[in-house]
Amino acid sequence: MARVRLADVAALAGVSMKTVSNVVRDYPHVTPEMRKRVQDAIDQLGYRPNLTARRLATGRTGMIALAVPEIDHPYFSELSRHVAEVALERGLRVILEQTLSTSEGEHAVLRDREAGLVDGVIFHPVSMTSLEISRFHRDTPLVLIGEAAVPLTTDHVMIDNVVAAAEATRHLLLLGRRELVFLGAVRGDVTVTTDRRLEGFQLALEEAGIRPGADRVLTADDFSPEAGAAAVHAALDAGDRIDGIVCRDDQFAVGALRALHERGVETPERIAIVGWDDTALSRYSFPQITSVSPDKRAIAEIALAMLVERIDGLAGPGRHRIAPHRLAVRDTAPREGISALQR
Amino acid sequence: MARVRLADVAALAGVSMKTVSNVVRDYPHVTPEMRKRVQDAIDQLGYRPNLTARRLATGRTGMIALAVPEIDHPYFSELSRHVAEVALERGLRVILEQTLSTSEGEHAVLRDREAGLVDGVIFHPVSMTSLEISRFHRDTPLVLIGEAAVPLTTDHVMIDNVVAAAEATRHLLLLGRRELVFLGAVRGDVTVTTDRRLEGFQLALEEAGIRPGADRVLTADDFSPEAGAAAVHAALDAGDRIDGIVCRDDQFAVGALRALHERGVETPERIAIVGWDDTALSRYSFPQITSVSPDKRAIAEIALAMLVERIDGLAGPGRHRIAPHRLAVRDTAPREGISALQR
DNA sequence: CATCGCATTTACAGCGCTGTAAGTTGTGGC
DNA sequence: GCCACAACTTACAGCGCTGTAAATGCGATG
Repeated sequence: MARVRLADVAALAGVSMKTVSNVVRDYPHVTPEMRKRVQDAIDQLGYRPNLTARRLATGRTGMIALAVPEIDHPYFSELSRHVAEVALERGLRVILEQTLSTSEGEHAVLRDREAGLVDGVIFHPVSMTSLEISRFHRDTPLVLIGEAAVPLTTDHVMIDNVVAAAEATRHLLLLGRRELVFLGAVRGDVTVTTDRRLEGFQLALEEAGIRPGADRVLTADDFSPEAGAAAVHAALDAGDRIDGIVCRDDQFAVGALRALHERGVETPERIAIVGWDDTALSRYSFPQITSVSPDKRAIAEIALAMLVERIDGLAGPGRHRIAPHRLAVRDTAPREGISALQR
Repeated sequence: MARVRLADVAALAGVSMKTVSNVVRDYPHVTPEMRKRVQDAIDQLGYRPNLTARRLATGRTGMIALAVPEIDHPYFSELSRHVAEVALERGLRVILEQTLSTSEGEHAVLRDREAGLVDGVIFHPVSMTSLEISRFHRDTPLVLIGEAAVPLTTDHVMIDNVVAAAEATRHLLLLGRRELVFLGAVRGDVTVTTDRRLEGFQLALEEAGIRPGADRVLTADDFSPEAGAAAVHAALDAGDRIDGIVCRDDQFAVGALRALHERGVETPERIAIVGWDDTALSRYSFPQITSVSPDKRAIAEIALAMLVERIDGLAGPGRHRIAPHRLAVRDTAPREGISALQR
């Protein structure tokens, strides 16, 4: 089946290819009757423009890549949805790239742009350093999200992790909790995300006159709920006094919840929990988990807006934007003060 | 930065463009020294082929679209991950399309949206009928997943929903449960997915000599856990005897679990639950939910394999493949018989 | 030593569309 | 009634790469 081409339409309508192109692209200076004549020919032939050819001619692909560690991680899948929707509004297509948090995967992402596959990239790096990114990046439109790498030369969006963590911690303090722990550090984790959140945790505690010791940070073997649960069990076994847990993400919150349930410790009565990311995990768990909620829509919108500006040729140093966040208050750390129980 | 082109490399290496092209594409009949000379020029210039131009010349885009209702639904995000990974193995890129289950979204996927953009589409329809799909599906290779629409003319993968539902039901019967209900039908839902699962549910019950009445099907207002929970509450309020619930998906299972917890009914001791899709929701809930587990990897592999064959020009009627499934046995319906309690 | 056959390399015409600059018309002013 | 000017439309050269067919080089053969 030979596809219908622009030239075929032009021949049928008895006009030049360029006029047909103008009609297709809604170029303003086309007389109504001409537009109708061409449109009729298009309809009659069922013509669809070949986007690949258009791209070669314009140099624009109309596509952006969204590169995340894992698409099926709830935070990233929810973010992807917003990016896809915002992109659609702007007439852009989204290519999905999974880096699996590997260095090779992340390098491959930046190379794609060089291949002219996409006009720009929204990238949530994990393992690449700022230096590596800025070296690769050069002048291809790129917007980073997350906290991992923040080269000064590159646009970047994130929420204020320190502030958000402090707010989450203060929320527990307001509930009367004093024996708080942070879950958790992860063995072998080199990213700064945990550091920022830990920083906010510490800040809020010190404000409240509490000087947290190293034993207030629970360490897990990996990022799974199981590892989180194990860390909580270990702390409880060691006799640590705990009445509130600030988790670095919802997976750990789920793990903490499970561990507490397994030991018959009520949540939030005995130990309150705050998660992070406000993903389906926290909304669908039982009890539902109070969670730091990054405004994913805003992140998507800001990232895309900056990316489009770069694609349109904006030069200059990297811009660093802070997206809003809030605390999604649910069962595991409700708003009304359920004060800590005496043991 | 003027991009380096094939011609630049050719000039530097002192060969023709085509030879450079052959090196880039790993064409076998190139002498080692020639390959080296060209490769050196490529490295020196930092040349990257322009994929758009390649596409225009070859007629292949090397991209496929994956069109699902919602990317952030756990089932689809997990499926997407597999599709992305399998596609990567085959050197294909994946474009993400969200239909949001709307008719317009679904039509757009098959129509001009993808004109010349992708080599093929993997599509999970919800609202389009078989007829509509077969009418639209013309020139772009297409593979359908899910149960919604199954035109005879189009390739298709799904799991055997009737068999899987019967197995899930039998699992509960083997646990000694007899008072089973199906959660649930959804008001206004026109898809056949629920029907197939309900069919398997009924089949297994009849095998066991139980003739299920209409009151054994709980109806929810929508697909949310909240609606599922409400349906369970309503049934319990109505005094229905229930010792096991087969859910049409994990969201309903989460809802059922929540409702039972709210009423202080133990799971699985008093009422056992089986979910469907084996998503993060069932793995991360507490207690963990036993769930029908479609082999998502297999679905991705089969769909992609069929799609690639179509892209390579295979003609002929639609092929219909059944992907494997299993029952992921977890806490809410364990393997060992915890027999139903007398009330 | 000239010739043949094979493997490798080259030249060049597109792939389908758009940007540019150069027409072609039609209108209004003087 | 003629000319300048605006408003449309056209012709054509690429965008960067690859497929095809033809040309080249080279060792082997008689």
